Order: sequence, then structure tokens, then C-alpha cells
Amino acid sequence: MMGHGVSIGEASKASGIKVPTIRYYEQIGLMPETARTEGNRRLYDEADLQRLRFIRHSRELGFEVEAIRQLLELSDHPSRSCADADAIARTHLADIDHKIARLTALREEVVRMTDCPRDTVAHCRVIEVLGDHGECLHERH
Amino acid sequence: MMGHGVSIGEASKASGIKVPTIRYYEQIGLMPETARTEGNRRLYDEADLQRLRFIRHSRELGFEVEAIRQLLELSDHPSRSCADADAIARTHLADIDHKIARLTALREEVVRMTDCPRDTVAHCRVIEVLGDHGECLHERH
DNA sequence: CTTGCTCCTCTAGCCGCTAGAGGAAGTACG
DNA sequence: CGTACTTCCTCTAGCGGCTAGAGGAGCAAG
Repeated sequence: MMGHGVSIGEASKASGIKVPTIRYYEQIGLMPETARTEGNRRLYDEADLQRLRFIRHSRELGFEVEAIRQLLELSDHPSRSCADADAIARTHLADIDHKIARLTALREEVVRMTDCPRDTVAHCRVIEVLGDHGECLHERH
Repeated sequence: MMGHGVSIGEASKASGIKVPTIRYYEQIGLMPETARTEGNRRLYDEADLQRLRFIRHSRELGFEVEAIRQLLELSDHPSRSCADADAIARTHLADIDHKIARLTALREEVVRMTDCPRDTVAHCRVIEVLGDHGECLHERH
């Protein structure tokens, strides 16, 4: 075991991000290139682990990689205004609201078609509704 | 203009599916290989257009291609029991509910972090919360 | 006959990973 | 010290559901 730094496997356990995903994050520049051992193995220090946890949490909350990139950039410069970070979060919130609204509308339509009088496909509401948009509540899905 | 059948461009307009997407659906076997003109252009008849509309509507309602494949197979056999179609729709409904629940939970977290006292990044709730999972309402996102 | 549109096929790219091949390095045990 | 086992390395390809572009052919209008 090296003095300062843990292996990618331990970093994976500590962050909850899978090993190949950590390497992928390095590849796309979300994680920096870390130190290496003599045998060419990656070494993660406490700052790296903190960054990994930040990324994981952001992904869990649905932030896109590009947004996380910006958030990380901001968090690397603590004296900057917080407005940018806030704006990113608000944009994401609007996005979530949009998705919820859409899914809720879809849900309505799908519920409506599932109360089907058990019979043959010829009289099946599911099939019928899918084939004829005119049956729908909303013009635009 | 050929007697029976319209071009892929017209099929696109009639169904609301883009031309390359229609070709893609043929490629993955969701649409059959249609008739062709002497000049090798695809010709779509009324049944093809109906099928395209069915696919589009299903996609709009969020059904996956694999589910649509099964639904189309069912709709090609009207004398079968409707139970299978119903099961597919119900599975999809459960899936939608799952997504809505997850998004609603995420929304909470993101809302909680966006009421940030406008200051520097050093004291920004957004950055802080992302860096520390302990701040969260829910253990598992 | 030429212009301009649509169409054809084929390949590659998007996102955010995930899986696998083929090999080197490190660790545990006899 | 050897050998087995695990972890690590790089590299490439695949997932779903399209979308974009290259390079060429067909076809209708002026």
C-alpha cells in the first residue's frame, strides 16, 4: 500500500462509482489524471475521493455530465459568485419539472387504455388506442 | 406518382416520423421491408402508414421499441387474447410511476438546495449539498 | 438540359456508461 | 521461490433510439 493514495478499487468502494466508470470520468476529463504508482496504477487521494463523491451525488440527482463539469469548476473557485451554481440547479429543476409533467400526462393516457374489458385483441383498448391518436386526451404528447 | 403507395417523404409527413427514423425502423425490423418502385424507392401503402402511426403513438407514450414490437405482433393477430397487450401496458405504467416517484424525490432535493443565500461559492448551498450526501433527505436516490 | 429536390446506401456520432479481450502487476499461501 | 488468484492496465465495441453526413442516383419542372 502506498503512503498517500488508494487504489481505484478502493476509490470505487469509497465513492460508490464503478471502477470502469471512474476511468471513463478520467477519460472525458471530469476527473483529472491522478498520480500513478511505479507499476502504473492510479492513486486517489482525499481530494480525488471528495471529487468522486461530488460527481456521484450530482449524477444521482440527475445532473448531466456537462453541468457537473461546470459545477466542479465552480467548486474549485470558492470565491466566485454562487449565482452560476444556482442557475445551473434552477435549470435542472425546470428540466425535472418538465419531465414530471410529461410523464404525468403519459400516465393518464396509459391508465385510460389499461382498463380494458378482457377480450380478444380485436376489441382491446390498448391496441385500439395506440392505433388511433384521436382517442387521446391530449393532442400533443 | 405510383398507383398504390406513397414515397417515404409523404409517409413521413403522414406519420410524423422523420425519414431517417422510418428507414431505421425498417432496419431494426419494426417496419417490414416495403414494396419498391422500379427506381428502388420505398412505397408505403395504407397498412404501412397505419403501422407507422401506431409506432409513433406508442413511442410518444413512452413504450420501448421492444414493447412496440410485441404490441404490433399482437395487433397483427386480432383473435388472440387481449391479456398480453394489457400486461405490456401495465408494465409500462408501473415503469412510468417509478420514474415519476424518482423524479419527485430528486425535485425535492434540488429545490432544497436552490434556496441559496446569494453569496460566494464558498457558502453556496448548491455546491455544499452536492459535496456532502449527508445533507440529503433520502439516503438512497 | 440543367437545376434542384428527393431518394438511396453506408458509416459514424450522440449520452453515459458497460462489457470483454488480452496482458501486466501485485498479494497470499505453500 | 513458485504459483495461483485478484486487481489493475489499455483498448475496442456495444447498448437504445435515433441523428447527421458523405457520396451518389432518380426524377419532375422550367
